[in-house]
Order: sequence, then structure tokens, then C-alpha cells
Amino acid sequence: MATSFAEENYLKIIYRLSESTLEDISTNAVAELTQTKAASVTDMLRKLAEKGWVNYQKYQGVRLTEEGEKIALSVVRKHRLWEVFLVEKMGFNWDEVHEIAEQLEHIESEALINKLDEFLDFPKTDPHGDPIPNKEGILPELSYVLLSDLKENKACVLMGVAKDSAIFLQLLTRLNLSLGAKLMVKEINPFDRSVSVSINDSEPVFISHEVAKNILIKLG
Amino acid sequence: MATSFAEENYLKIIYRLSESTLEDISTNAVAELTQTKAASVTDMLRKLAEKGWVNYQKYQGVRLTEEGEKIALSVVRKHRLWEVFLVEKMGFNWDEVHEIAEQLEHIESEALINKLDEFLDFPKTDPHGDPIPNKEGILPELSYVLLSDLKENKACVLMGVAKDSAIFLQLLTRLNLSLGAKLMVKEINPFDRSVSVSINDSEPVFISHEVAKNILIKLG
DNA sequence: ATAAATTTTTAGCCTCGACTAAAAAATATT
DNA sequence: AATATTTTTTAGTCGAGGCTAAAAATTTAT
Repeated sequence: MATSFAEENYLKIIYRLSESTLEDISTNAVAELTQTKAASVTDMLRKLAEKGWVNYQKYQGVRLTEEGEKIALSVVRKHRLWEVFLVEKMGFNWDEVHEIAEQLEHIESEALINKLDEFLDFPKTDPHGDPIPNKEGILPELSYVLLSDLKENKACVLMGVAKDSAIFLQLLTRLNLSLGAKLMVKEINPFDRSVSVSINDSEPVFISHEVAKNILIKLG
Repeated sequence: MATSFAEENYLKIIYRLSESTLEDISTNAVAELTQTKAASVTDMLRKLAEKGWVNYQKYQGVRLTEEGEKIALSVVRKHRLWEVFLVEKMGFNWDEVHEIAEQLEHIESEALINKLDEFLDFPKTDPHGDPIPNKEGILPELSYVLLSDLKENKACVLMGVAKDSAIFLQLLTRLNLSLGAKLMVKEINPFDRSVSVSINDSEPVFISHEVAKNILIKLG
């Protein structure tokens, strides 16, 4: 079944919201990200449910079905591959590409996206560090990710460090950062790329980009 | 003023039709190329006229205004640059790219299209030999074009040959092809790329691709 | 446990861009 | 010149995807 531009956007946004929680996604949350009103979202969710792409019960929120997730992943794949293209080949900065990729992600051509993937040398992540699903819709296992590449509000666990100099490890200790610590990036400050991180659900503390890029973490 | 997907398509198609005639473009001609019905075209022409992009009087056909032509040229520029990209960088064949370019031509980003132009080394023509407007919307003067690169139903004049071997010129003479002859390609046969050409308004004759690609012509 | 506040849904309406059927204008034919 | 044919426009309708205002359900607070 063909998917419209609008449908693809809804599925993508529900997917994104599902990444950071196991709960059902609320109508309002979707409305905020789609830049529409709750009433419009309700309409669309009913339509998506009819097509079998989401499970939706009134007042109960929404979740993607397996089929819906497949479509969402293909949109996400296209979005992220185009972002790599824009940065690596077109020379855009990482902060300029989102809006353009929002348009390019709806171009319909399996052949094109697979050729693009090859042209870009099958990248595993986009310029923001988000993983790119392969053509089967499978997200690559990113065993280790740098804390500096993590998005806001993603749960993760500290798995190691990329530098083991004494002063660096002393700093980590002082910040209460130890192996196995549960981390969540609450805020990324564009000015100096410093991050505000909650450690084991505590109040967030500031960590410089220099430190963050030497911390290895595992998602989830 | 922002242009919708549909509006851009109409302007582009009116532009294409205007290329091969000086007369006003008929509602039916537009309907055929947009794959819509005449009634729908009438509606849209009224809207385009209101926005100042076409001159339109009921029953009199339509022409682009200067502003309308500017928009059309920017869509054509995008379409043709993306076609070059698809063939040169993505490895598509010249006959596979039209549908994908029909989608890509509506991506809205001046910055992207100019970077793409640069990435492709400022090509003058697309893979089908059509000229690519520059960023000011000016079509390059293609002083000489190969007959083999010409589209169907474009008037042109024989301006020279790319090969001057005796047997080649003898063949041209036999076909009544001489300098200054008025030519129009009536049909391109995909099988062997041979062309059926009307010479000085005569009944069309068949010319092989091998011959056509050695004939230099001037448009118009 | 009730009342208050918030979230979600319903109902009705709007614009865009298409459609069909019928009317009107333009063009072609005798 | 009158009639037949073709082209174009008008009138009315439809679906997609939005909106607002009001109603209903859920959640939070007292």
C-alpha cells in the first residue's frame, strides 16, 4: 500500500518517540512533533490504524505495528543517508541538514536509496551519530558509542573510556562516573557542545565536549 | 510567494510546451502532460493567473509571465541537475532517471542545488542533451548540438558535421541533408536509437544513431 | 471521593487539487 | 451561413489533511 508524505511523517515521528520509551505514545506528543493540533492527530491515528500500521485505542495512545515500524525504519534510513550525503558530499555542516533531509526522506525509489548507500560506503551512523538501518530495516549494533555522539534523552550505560590518563579518570571519579553508571544526556549546548548529563537519575551535571567524546556508552 | 508541488508542475509543463511553439498553450495540451482533466487545468490556470505567474484569458490559452518563467526555469534547472547526478554519480542509465528527477525537482533548497551544481562541475546539459539553466535562470547558448542529442519535435537547422569522411558526406547528400536544412526529429526508436527525421518539412526518413551523432545542429 | 484540570475525541468547517456532467464558446464542415 | 464537432469553462462533488469549539474521558488535586 502506498504511503503519503503525511503518513510517512506520522509513522516516523511515532517511531522516534518510541525510541525513548516503552510506553504508548500520547496524541499530544505526536501533535507537538508534527506541528499540528491534537484533533488532527486523532484523525490521522484512526486512518493509520485502519491501514494496519499502528495499534490505536481511543484515549490509550498509539504504538507502531511491525508493518508500521518497517515503513518508519525505511523513512529513517532515507533521512539519515541523505544527511550523510549532505554533509560528506555537499559540504553542509551537521546542523544545516535536517530540514533538507526532511524533504529528501520522502523520495520514493528503492533503487536510488540503495545506490546512495553504496556511494556513501554503507555508513553506520548519520552525522549526528544516529544509526542508519540497513536495507532490510535492521539497525546496526553500535556496540560502543561516544557520549558526545548521543542524542538528548536517550538512556545509556557507561561501558568504558577512550583515554585512560590519570587526570582524566580522576575527573570521572569526581563526577561520580564509573563503569555501569546509567546516563542520560539532558541537554546539548550548541555553543561549546558541552552536555548536561544526569548520572544514575541524579540532577544533571555539566560535562565538556572534550570529556564526553572520551566516554564510551551502550544504548538502552 | 511559496509554490506548491502542483503549481510547480503546471509551470514546468507550460514552459516545456512553450519551448516548441510561439503560440499560446491550450488547456488540453496542459491536461495531457499533467495527466489531469481539462476542467482541473482551467481551475489551476485561474489560480496561477491570480498569482501573476501566467497570462490567461478564458478560451485563449496560456503563457508564462516573466515571473512564472523564472519559477519554471528553476524547476527545470533542478530537474536536469538531479538527472546528471543520477546518471553520473548514482550509475543510473539515461532512461531510468526521469521519474526520480520528477520528485527531486521539488526539493526546496537554493543552497543544495547550487552545491549540487558545483559537485557536478557545472554541467551545461542533462543526460538527454537538454540545456541546464544557470543559477540566474539563464540557459547556456549551446551553439552546436548533436542531432542525436535532440528531443522529439524540436525545430532545428543543420549547421555542420562532426566527421568529414567522404562516405559520410555522400550519405548525407543522398539523404538530402545539406547545410541550412531545416530538421525535426519526429521519433526516437529506443531499440537502436535511430531517429526518424523530417527534412525541410518532408515526410520523415530514418537515420541511424551513428549518423545522427555526427550531425551538428542549432536549435530554433 | 469529588472536584478541578488536563487530555483526547467528536462535530463541523476549510482549502487544495482532483473529478464528472452539463453548458458555452470556438472551430470545422457542408 | 447554418450546423456539427471539438474545446473549454462552469457547477457541483469528493478525499486528504488540516483547523476550531465543544464534549467526553482521564488524570490530578483537594
